[in-house]
This record gives sequence, structure tokens and C-alpha cells, in this order.
Amino acid sequence: MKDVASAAGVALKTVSRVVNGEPGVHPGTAERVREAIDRLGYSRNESARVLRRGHTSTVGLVIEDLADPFYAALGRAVEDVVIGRGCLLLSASSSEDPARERELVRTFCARRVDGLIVVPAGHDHSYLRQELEAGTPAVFADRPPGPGIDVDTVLCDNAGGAALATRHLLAHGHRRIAFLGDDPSIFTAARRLHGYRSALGHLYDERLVSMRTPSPDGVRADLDRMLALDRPPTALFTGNGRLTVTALRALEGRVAAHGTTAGGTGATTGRPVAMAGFDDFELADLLTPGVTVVAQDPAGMGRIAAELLFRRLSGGGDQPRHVTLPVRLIPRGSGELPP
Amino acid sequence: MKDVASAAGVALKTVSRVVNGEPGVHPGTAERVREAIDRLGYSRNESARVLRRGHTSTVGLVIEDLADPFYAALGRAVEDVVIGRGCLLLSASSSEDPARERELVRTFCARRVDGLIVVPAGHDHSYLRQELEAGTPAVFADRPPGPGIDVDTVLCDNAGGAALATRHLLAHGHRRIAFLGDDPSIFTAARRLHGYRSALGHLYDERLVSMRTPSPDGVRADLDRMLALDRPPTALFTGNGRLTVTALRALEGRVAAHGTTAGGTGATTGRPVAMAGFDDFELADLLTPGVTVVAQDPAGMGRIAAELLFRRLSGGGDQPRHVTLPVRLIPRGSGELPP
DNA sequence: GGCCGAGGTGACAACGTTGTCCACATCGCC
DNA sequence: GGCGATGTGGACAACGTTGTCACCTCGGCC
Repeated sequence: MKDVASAAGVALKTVSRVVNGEPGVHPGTAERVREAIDRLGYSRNESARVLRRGHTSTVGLVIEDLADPFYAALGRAVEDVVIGRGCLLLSASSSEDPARERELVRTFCARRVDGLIVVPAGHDHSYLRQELEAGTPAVFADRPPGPGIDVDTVLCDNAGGAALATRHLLAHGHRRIAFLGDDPSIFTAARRLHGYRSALGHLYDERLVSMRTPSPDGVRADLDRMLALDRPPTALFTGNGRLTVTALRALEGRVAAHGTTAGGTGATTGRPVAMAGFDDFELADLLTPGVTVVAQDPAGMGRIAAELLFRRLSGGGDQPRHVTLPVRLIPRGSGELPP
Repeated sequence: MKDVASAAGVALKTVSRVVNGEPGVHPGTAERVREAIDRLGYSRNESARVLRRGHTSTVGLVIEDLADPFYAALGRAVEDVVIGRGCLLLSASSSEDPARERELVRTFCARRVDGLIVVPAGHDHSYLRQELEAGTPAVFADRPPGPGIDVDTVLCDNAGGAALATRHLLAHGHRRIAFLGDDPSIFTAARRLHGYRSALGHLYDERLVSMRTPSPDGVRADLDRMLALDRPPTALFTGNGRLTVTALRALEGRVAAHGTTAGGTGATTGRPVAMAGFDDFELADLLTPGVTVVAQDPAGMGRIAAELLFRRLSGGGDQPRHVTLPVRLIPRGSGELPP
């Protein structure tokens, strides 16, 4: 900038004014400055600007896994809002590790991000209090913050969605409905279990429930165990997209254990149980039969989280907002198999 | 930091030394300083540090679309390497728009990222020369830079992979093999077309080729046109993951137009043509029949790109490297349908 | 002619950190 | 006791920008 100033024969401050489009610069002078900028290939040093101005025009995003389709869609929506506001996005994956989540948040705060969007992995966010008081707002998405912390939050209707799927299976005659959920310490997993259980009422049977971190072997073992019961499940509800896909793969090629005659149509490509899953996923419609899902809107969740953040950044010192997004059932046939 | 210094009764510089773990501080003094830091909740201002030190410990990633599974996997791999080196990742999507790509690169450079990883949308990267000369290294992934710019690049064997898939279809008796590719101005699309064409030799028929930005309607129209030909294709090769999925959906429920008797097994769930696709995708194995693909390794591509970047950042002033990653054919049945 | 206001410009400090250099003890040694 | 080596601490400038304030010039007006 100093070089540009001397090249254009003006003072440092005048260059600054031109660069920032401030008024009160003679058009001729401004032109000379711009010409010098082009000639020297000058570009403003944002680091210095940040230091001086106090804010970074940067938002930090901590999600579970950038590569997971759900979070990727959420991240992309956040990015669009953030870029639209002239800011940039720092993103990082917590890999469902509370320590890493905390470390990332700390790092982002040291970089003085203007705000944070967090899909939390842990349940204790007291470490955030200091940052919040220091003026770095945070918005939680998909899962709420731990006790004692109250900030803007965007969730979906987990329990309602799970109940919706469960009732769909019930309506098609199923009475033995299994549930495969993620680790119950994860907020969404617990809420979905709750919705499933409350929709089932007295039909609930704990032998038909498994809550654990999804893995092909684990899912396979759970399904083996359940299907070997005296009264095996006739339907399966999976608690998130990854579990649905894992279960589909585990069920692939297996036939019903409870007496469907082999002469039925499509017995070899079918599944031994009816199915419904939480979260929509690509190609769910092209499987046979199509997989019925409870769809949420990850992009909407990301967009709203980002908008809440910017609302707060632009001065809203009001009460934290808690948004719950609706979900919708998309019937595709897998839930309508006869029991 | 000033506050910490006075709270601990030492000089500014001593606090700085403690924070940075520099030697030459009395253990007792260091302890007092650390205690003051904790008490005041001090955290170093990275902006000022960056200004002073000259580098940001930040890497910029420009990709086509954060939400696309291929680029999401690539991005996640980049993130892992970057975080592993103690840096942070700024990421943004170009949406296949050269102007936006350029703007994002410019913005990243203004923020003084230490390096860039770019999946380019455009073909003219002369704008990068200035940044490269200014000392901001860039690595290109998935697609090479435009003419006149030579930097580290990671590509996959596009032509070889396309030839592999085409030969696979040929080996199963197909002679009329259609190709659906992306806009030919995209490097990977052009290379894959080339591989397809060279594998086909004299069997090449331009009426069986369509190159355009994927859209459900466009793909449907192309397939309609091709299947209505006197000698329609008996096999289809799709040029990327998105096209494969779009084509699958367009073919859904359609039956062969060229005389397979309706009595065949699985006629209703099958497809009118054999298929192979470039890029693997989730659930390709669970469709009926499973979709044969040429798989590349997006995570490997991202990891290698990031490693090349760090190699250059840590002083490698050597010649730009050009890495070509192998691809592999995963036969799943869709390519083995009889012609 | 003197005064005033507006428009244009510039000097200077400050943002929070780190690198350089210097000052002051303390200690062991001749 | 003088002297250098070593260990510890501090003063100061610099990174590149922007906000504050003051300055200069010029035209219009009494």
C-alpha cells in the first residue's frame, strides 16, 4: 500500500480511501491510484485489516463429518449464506469426538471468527460460555447445546418423525417393528428412539431395539439376533441415513425367515422385512422396493442456522431462538410389505 | 496480553515467550504467567500473530460443489491433512463458474492463505501467475490448470478408465454402446470421451454420444432419441456419477425396445440397456442389477493434493509434479447383460 | 479583503503480536 | 575482586491497515 501510495504520488491514507471506496477523493486522484494498484498488482492485506477492524468476516463451522451427505448438504447451505454476506467459511469435522469439537471451537475462536455454527459431538459446552461472553455468537444445528448454555438452535422434529414412520409401519399391519438407532448418547438418536417408543405403546419390545454406533458387523449381528427370535420383527425402522444403508446392505439377498413361500414374485430381490428409515438418501427411490423414509431438510437447516447467526451478528441481542424444522414421510413401498 | 503481563507482574514479551513456549523463562515466572492467563481467559489473537509472522496457517480449497459426494470426500481428505499439519481450511464452492472460481481464489489470496487447492472450473488461470509469483503455491486436483500455468497437479486416469469400461461392455458382446458425458469443455468429460472413442474404434457412432451438463430432462431426451434409432444402443456408458444416477432414474421402469420377450426373468425391474458408469457411488451394489463402475479414489486425490501442497510449503522449490491416479473397474452385473 | 465552509489530502496513532537488541543479575573462574 | 558466560527480563520497532484529526486550498459571501 505504501508502494502504491508513492507510485501514485499520494499519501497512504488516500490509497486506503480508494481501496475502501470511501467518499471524498478527487476522481482524478482515485484514477491514478487505481492505475498504480493495477500496475503493481496490489491486493489489500486482509490480516492487517482484520487486526485493525476487529472482525474477520469469517464464520467457523464444526460438523460431524464433511463427507457425510447429510452434513455436506448442511455445510453447502451454510456456505452459500456466508458467502452471500461477503464472509468466508472455515470448516472442520469433529468426527463425533467431543474433545476434537472443543479443540476446533477453541481454534476458531483464537482466529477470531465472527461466529460459529456447531453440530455438537459432546454434551458439555460450558467451555463456550467464555467465548459467548467475549462476543462470539454460536448457533447449534441438528443437536442442542448441553445444559446451562442457551443459544440459537435449529433442530428437526426427531421424535415426531420417528413416530410418523412407526405409525406408517403400524398402519400397514406390522406389530413387530424393530428399531436400529445410533448411540443413544447422541441427541437425535435418543429423540428418535423416544418417538418410536411412544408410537408403539404397549407393542414396544426391548429385544427389538438396538442402539449403537453403526458398523456393518454390528448391524448384521443385531439383525441376525432379532430375526432369530421366536417372534421375529416383520418391519424395521432405521434411525439415520447411514444406518439405513448399512441395514439394506446387511439384508441384501436374505429371504424372509417366517414362511413366505419361495414362489412369490421378486422373492430374490426383496427383503425379509418391511422398512422405513430416518433421513432421505440418494437412490432410495431406485431400490426395489423403494425405501420409505422420513425426510428432513439438511440444506434448510444449514441455511436457517446461518441466517440466525447473521441476525445475531447484526445486532439482535434478543432471546435465543429455538427453531424446529418439520419432517415429512415419503412412502416408497418398502413400508407397505405385508407383515 | 498486556493485561496478562501486568496481572503477572512481568513484561509483555515474557508473556509472549510463555505463550509460544520459548526457552529462557524462569519456571516460576512461567507458572505465574500461565496462572494469569487462565484467570483472565486470555487467548492469543491469531490475526495479530498472522500479521506479524507473515503466514496464516490456513489453506484455501476451491471445489465445484461441497455437497457433491465426490468433492465432499475429496474435501474431507484435504481437511484431514490440513488439520494434521496444524492448519485450518477455508473452503468454497465454485459451482462450475469460472468467474466465481477466480473471485474465490482472489479472496483467499487477499486473506493470505498459505496455499491453495483448486478444482478449476475455468480454463484460463493466468490470473494465478501473480499469486504464484507472490509466493502462494497452488495445487490443482481433478483437472489441470489452463495453458501457461504449470503447478502440482493430481488427476485420475480418465481416458484409461473410460476405455476400461468401454472394453468391458465390448467384451460382453455389445457393439452399440452409447456415451452420456458432461459438457465437453470440462477436462474430465473430454478425456473420458476420448477414452471411450479410442476403445470403440470403428464402432464409434456419433449419434450415440451426448455431451452436456447433466439434467433429468436432458438425459431423458437423449436416451429417448438414442433408443428410438433404427439400431439403438444395447449398452450405455455414463461419464460421471451424477450422470449415472440421472440416467438410472431416466431408465427406471422402461423396458427394452429391441425385442426381449416379456417372459424373461426380472424384466420389470431390469433396464433396457446394459450399463457402466464412471465414478463409484453409494448403493451402486444394491441396485438390480448392480451398477458396474470405474471407481476413482476421491479421498486419495484430496490427500495427495494436500500433501503436494505441504511439500511445496516446506521448501520444495523443485519442478511441479503431475500425479495420475489409477482407476479400477468394479463389475457388478449391469455391464454383463446380453446385447 | 477577510471569513467561512466544503472538499480534498495527509500525518499519526493504534490494533496485538513477535523479533531484535540491550540491560541487569547471578555465578563460576582466574 | 574483576571478568566473561549464562540466564532472565524488558524496551522498542515493525507487520499493513484504518480511524481521528488537522491541514490546505478554493470559491462564495458579507
